[in-house]
Amino acid sequence: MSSTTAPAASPARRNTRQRAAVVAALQATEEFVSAQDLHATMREGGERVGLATVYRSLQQLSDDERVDVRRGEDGEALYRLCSTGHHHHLVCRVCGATVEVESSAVERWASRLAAEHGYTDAAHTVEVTGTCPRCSAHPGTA
Amino acid sequence: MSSTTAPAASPARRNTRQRAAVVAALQATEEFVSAQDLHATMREGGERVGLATVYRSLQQLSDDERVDVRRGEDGEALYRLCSTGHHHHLVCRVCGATVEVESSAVERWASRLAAEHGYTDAAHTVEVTGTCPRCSAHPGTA
DNA sequence: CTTTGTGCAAAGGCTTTGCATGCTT
DNA sequence: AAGCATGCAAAGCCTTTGCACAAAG
Repeated sequence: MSSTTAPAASPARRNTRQRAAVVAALQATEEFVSAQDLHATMREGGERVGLATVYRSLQQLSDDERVDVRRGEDGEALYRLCSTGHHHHLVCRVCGATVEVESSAVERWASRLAAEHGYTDAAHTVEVTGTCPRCSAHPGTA
Repeated sequence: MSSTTAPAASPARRNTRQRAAVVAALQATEEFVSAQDLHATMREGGERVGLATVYRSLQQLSDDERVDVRRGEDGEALYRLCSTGHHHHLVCRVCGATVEVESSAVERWASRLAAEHGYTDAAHTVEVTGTCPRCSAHPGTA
């Protein structure tokens, strides 16, 4: 992670049971997960994988732009397989439920804003948080 | 987060040389700084302050909504004094220069979006990144 | 005087890394 | 066979916390 939009040069990635398992576990999850949670889940599911390997796999997937990475409030890294296309999230601050959102309006706003200030290669991060219907209906019932 | 949220109840905060120094150090900085950097800078400037105190002060300032907090790529917390009002940032991905931005359009979009999905107490985070004019003009000259 | 703030150092949580071994190619 | 990938454990970082002492109100 450093300069412009990663050229994504994936040099010789090998096929291993573990990496496949990581991807499988990610596919089984709809929401963002932390590396630790993913690892725990995999183990509970009977997978024999080391935590370090999970981290290394996620790192690579990230380098290859196959997963979205975002940071939780506490700075913890959260991962999720990239769905196709660009989108943002509406996240419930109580239970973490996320809704994917697309909005060409925001896209346009962002690039226009960047352009107005002379910024090039604009990219953006948008996250809307709130309390989802279920959580505001049943306070305390996570 | 800062829209509708945060009651910001600051219970009896005392005036100490250290906290004043933290605020002063923040005022002397225009960009976002990490707690560690801020601490280092203060020490170099002759201030006698403990790292823990810097963290605690920033924590309080954050609770009182007097500083903006954002997470760097690596999850490190970065702080900067709030300018008044709600705003977002246009950040140069090369040199880190930030431009504060206000846009009622985005505000409205966010709350409408949340409402449409039944989410309440909506708040949002928006960050646009790009390469600033200076950096795209002088590549390599940070 | 009572309560909050400070310092230091230890502890905690997430993530990365060194090294020997195992598996993919 | 040659080399990346894996596991485990140790180390690294940022941040928080326990405790005794100093300072604020």
